Amino acid sequence: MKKRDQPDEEETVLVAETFKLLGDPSRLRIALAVMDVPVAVGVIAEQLDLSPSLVSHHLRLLRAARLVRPEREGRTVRYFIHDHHIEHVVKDMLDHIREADRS
Amino acid sequence: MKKRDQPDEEETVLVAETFKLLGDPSRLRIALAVMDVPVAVGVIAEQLDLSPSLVSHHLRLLRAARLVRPEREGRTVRYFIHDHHIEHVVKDMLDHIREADRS
DNA sequence: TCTATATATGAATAGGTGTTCATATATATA
DNA sequence: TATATATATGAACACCTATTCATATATAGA
Repeated sequence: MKKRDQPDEEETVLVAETFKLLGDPSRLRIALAVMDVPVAVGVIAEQLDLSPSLVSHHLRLLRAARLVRPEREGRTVRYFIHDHHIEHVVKDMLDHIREADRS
Repeated sequence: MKKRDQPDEEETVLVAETFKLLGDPSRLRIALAVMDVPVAVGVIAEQLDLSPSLVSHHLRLLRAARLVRPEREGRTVRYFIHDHHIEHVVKDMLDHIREADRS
């Protein structure tokens, strides 16, 4: 990354905060769960074996960072990934950890 | 991200752990500082106004996750970014937080 | 060897955070 | 209205972690 592309102080803090959100296994699983298609809170909770309360807490943080978006239909609220940057971020990181040591 | 590309349990935890490393502002700054060119521990500490001890602690974690690599020359040890995946991860995340709300 | 410099490491701690539980809000149906 | 279901939220707490400080190790030069 060239110097001119480097984030300033404010951006650095923002980027770190967003990384931190994906740094929790439960939240990362939630983000992964809504990557293809909108999924209701309760369904996420069932799929990941987490309490709806916990899922809701995490979704609030993910939503605040614009990592996911809600769409309401009646009583159910479905969340889905906010944009493709997030998909790329996760995919790149997955590539990294999958890469064997070629030192 | 298609289902077949999704990480399994073990990979998910690994990915989360690596995100967590970049989720700390100090560590993210360190990673950014060594992105273009190898930089000595003491120089990183000066540039970022952190104690050499703290930088060393963080570098140990980053090194363990293969986010950075050391190269020793005499008494000084220079660290540089391990591979390009990390650059992409950071760049994608930067693109995300720079994106204005187009909801 | 002794000294100086660069980096690394272990312990201790203050502050942060994921989770649970209880409760509240929102929507739908009767 | 009253009841049921789906989410959301606030408080409390146990656990974790970034930082500091003291100390150790490694290399270079005298």
